[in-house]
Amino acid sequence: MSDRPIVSPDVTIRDVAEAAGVSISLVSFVLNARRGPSGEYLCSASQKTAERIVETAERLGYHRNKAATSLRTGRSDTIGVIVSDISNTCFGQICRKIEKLATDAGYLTIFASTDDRKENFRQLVDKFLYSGVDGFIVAPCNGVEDSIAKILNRRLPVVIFDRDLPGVEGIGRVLLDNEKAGRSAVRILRGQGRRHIGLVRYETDIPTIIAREKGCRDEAAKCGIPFTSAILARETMRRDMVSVLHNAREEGVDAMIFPSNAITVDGLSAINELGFAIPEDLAVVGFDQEDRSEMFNPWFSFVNQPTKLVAEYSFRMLLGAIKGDGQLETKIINPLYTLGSRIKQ
Amino acid sequence: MSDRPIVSPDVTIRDVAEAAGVSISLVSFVLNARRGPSGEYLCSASQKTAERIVETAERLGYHRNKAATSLRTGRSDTIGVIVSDISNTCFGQICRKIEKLATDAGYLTIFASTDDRKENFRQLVDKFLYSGVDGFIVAPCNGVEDSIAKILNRRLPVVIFDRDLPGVEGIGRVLLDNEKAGRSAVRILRGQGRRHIGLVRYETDIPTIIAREKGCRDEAAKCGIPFTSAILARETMRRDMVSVLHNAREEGVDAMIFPSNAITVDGLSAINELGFAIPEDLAVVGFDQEDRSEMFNPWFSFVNQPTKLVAEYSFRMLLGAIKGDGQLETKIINPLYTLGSRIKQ
DNA sequence: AAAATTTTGTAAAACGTTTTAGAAACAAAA
DNA sequence: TTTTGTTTCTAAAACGTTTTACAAAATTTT
Repeated sequence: MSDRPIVSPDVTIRDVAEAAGVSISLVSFVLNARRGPSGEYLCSASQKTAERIVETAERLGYHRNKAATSLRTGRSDTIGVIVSDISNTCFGQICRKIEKLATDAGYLTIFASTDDRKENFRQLVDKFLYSGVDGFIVAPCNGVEDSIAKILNRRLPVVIFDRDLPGVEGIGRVLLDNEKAGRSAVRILRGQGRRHIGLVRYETDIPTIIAREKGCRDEAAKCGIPFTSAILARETMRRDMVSVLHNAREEGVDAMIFPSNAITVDGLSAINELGFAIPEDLAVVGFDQEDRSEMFNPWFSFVNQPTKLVAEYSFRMLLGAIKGDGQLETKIINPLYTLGSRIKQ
Repeated sequence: MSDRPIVSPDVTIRDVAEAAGVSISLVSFVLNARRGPSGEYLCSASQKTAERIVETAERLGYHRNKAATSLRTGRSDTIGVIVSDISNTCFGQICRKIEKLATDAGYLTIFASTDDRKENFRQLVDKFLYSGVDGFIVAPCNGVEDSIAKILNRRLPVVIFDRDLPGVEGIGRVLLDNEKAGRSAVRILRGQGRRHIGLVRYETDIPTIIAREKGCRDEAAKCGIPFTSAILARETMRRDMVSVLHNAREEGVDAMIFPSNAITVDGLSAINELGFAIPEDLAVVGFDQEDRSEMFNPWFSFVNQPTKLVAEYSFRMLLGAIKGDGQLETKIINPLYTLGSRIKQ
C-alpha cells in the first residue's frame, strides 16, 4: 500500500542533526522556519542545507516531541473545550466542528463535560490549566466567574458560548440572540393561528432562558394575545409538568413554548402521557433540540443554535486571540428555525 | 485600566524546595510518594519533612508541570479516543463516560472523529501518537490495520470497540454480540405477530452489519418464516429506500429491520415519505438509535450498544494494560433493547 | 568506641526542544 | 591588503521534572 518509512519511536532532532551533518540548532531553525513566497525557508540556513535537513528529517521519520516543545516554549498547541454534556447532540456538533477547525489550524483539542455543575467546571478549568492549554472555548455554568478570572490571570484567552456571564470583561462571546429567539417562537405559533400562548420553565437565573421568556412575553404583548407562563421547581419539573399542561389547556392555552432542551424533553413526554395531539390539541415550539423531523415526522417547531456558526466564530475568535492578531468581542448570532411539518398521510 | 492583572508566575518544584528548605529531589520524591496504610509517605523522607513539603506545596499552590513530567518520564497520563463521529449520540455517550472514568483515574482524554474515513483515522492516530498519548480506545474504520500496527510498534495498548478488525492480534476488544442482536430483532418482531421479515442495508463489508444480517437470517430460518433482504448502493440508499420499501410491502413484508444507524434514519424517513403507519403497515426494528421514545412516542424498537458498559469495559481494559496489570482480551457484550410502545391516546 | 547498618537527604545528569549570543566563513568595500 | 558587512552556522543555556548514585547523619551492633 503506502511505502512510507517506518516511524521508529525515538528519532530526535539530534539524530537528524547528525545524519545531516549540522548542528541541532540549525535543524530546529529550519524545522520551525516560515516559508517564503516561493517556498524558500526563511531562516539563517542556506536553501541547500535547509532542504537537506528537511529531507533527512522526513527520511528518518522525525516528529517533534511535543512535551519538549511545550516545556521549552510554554505553548502546547492545544485548546480546551468545556461544555455541559458532549453527548447532547447540539454540543456534540459544536465540539465536532471546533475539533475540525482546530485540527486544520494545527491544534489539538481536549473536551470535557461539566454536567452543568460549577464544581465540575472549576475542576476542569484547573485541570486544563495545569495541562497547559493555550486557550479556552467554554459553555459556562452559572457562577463560574472566578474560574474565568483564573484563566484570565494566566493571560490565556477565553471564548464563551451558549450562555452569557454578564459583567465579565476581557473574554470573547458567541451568543444567540435569545430575546429574538423568543419573539420568533411566538411569531411561529401566531403564524399557525394560535391565540393563547403558554410557556413552562424551571426556576432559574440562567440568562439564556430568562431572555427567551422575555422575548416571548414582549412579542405576545405586541400582538395583543394572552401569554401565560409557569415556573416549576427544577427537581419536580418532570412530575409537575403533566398537571401544568393539563390546566393550561383547560384555561384555553392552545400553544406551548419550552425554552430549553431539558424542558422540551419533559414537556413532550408529558404531552405524550396526557395523550394530547400535536398540534390539534396543543401546538409546540421546543428549544435546543436535535432535528429529527425527517424520522419522526413531528408537527412542532424548534429553535436551535446554528452549531456550525457557533463553532466557527468561537474558534476563529480564540485563534485570533492566541496568535495576537484579532480580538475578543461579542458576537450575537441569529437562531436557527426548524418549522414543524407533517407529510400528508 | 491601571489595574494590571496579577499573573501568578508558575510555582515550580524549585520554589517549593526553597520554601521548605530541602532539595528539589526530595520534593519530587515526596510528591510522587505512594501512601502507606496509615497515610504515611513511602519514600526516603522522614514523615515530618514529608508533611512539611506537602503543606508547603499546597500553600504555594504548586502544580506539577505536565510537559516537564512527560518529557522526563515518557508518560503523558493522557489517552486518545477515536470514534467516527462524536456528535452521534451513541458515541457521544460512550466518550462522555470514558472521559469521566479517565478523569477519576487521573487521566486526560483527547477525542477525535474520523467521519469513518480511514485516511482521517490514520492521520489522527499519528497525531495522537506524536502528542504522546499513553493508550488508545478506538472505534476503527475498515482497513486501518496498519495504523493499529503502528501503535503496537510503539508498545502502546489499544482497545477497539463498536467494530471488529478481524485477524488483528495484541489488542483489546469490546464488541456487541451482533449475531445475537440480529436474532433478537427477529424475535422482537415475531413477538409482535409478524410473519414476513425484511432487511435493508447498504453494500458493505463492515463485519458488524454482516453479522447482524446473519443473525436475522438464522433466526428467521429457525422460525420458518420468510426473510427478504435488499442491498443498496451506499450513495443512492436514501433515494432507493422508498421504492424498496414500497415493493417489500407489496410482496407481503410486514416488518423491517434496519441494521445500522444511518440505515435506520433513511429507512424511517422513507416510511414517513410513503405515509406508512408504524406498526400497522410495517413494524420496525432500528439499530444504534438514540432512545427518544418518551418524546416521540414511537411504535418501533431499537437495538443499541449499552454505552455505559462499553465505556467501562474499554477503559478498564486499557487502564489495566497501561499499568501493566490486567490484560487485553475480547469482551462480547449483550445488546440493549428498547421495545416500542405507544401510550394509549 | 569503633564498625556496621539504616535512615534521611542531596548533586547532578538526563529528557528533547528553542533561542540567545556569538563564531566562522565568505564576499564586498576601502 | 585591511576593513566592513553579510551570510551561514554553532555552543550552550535554559524549560521543570525524575531518578541514579551517592553523602551525611542517625542508629544499631559488635
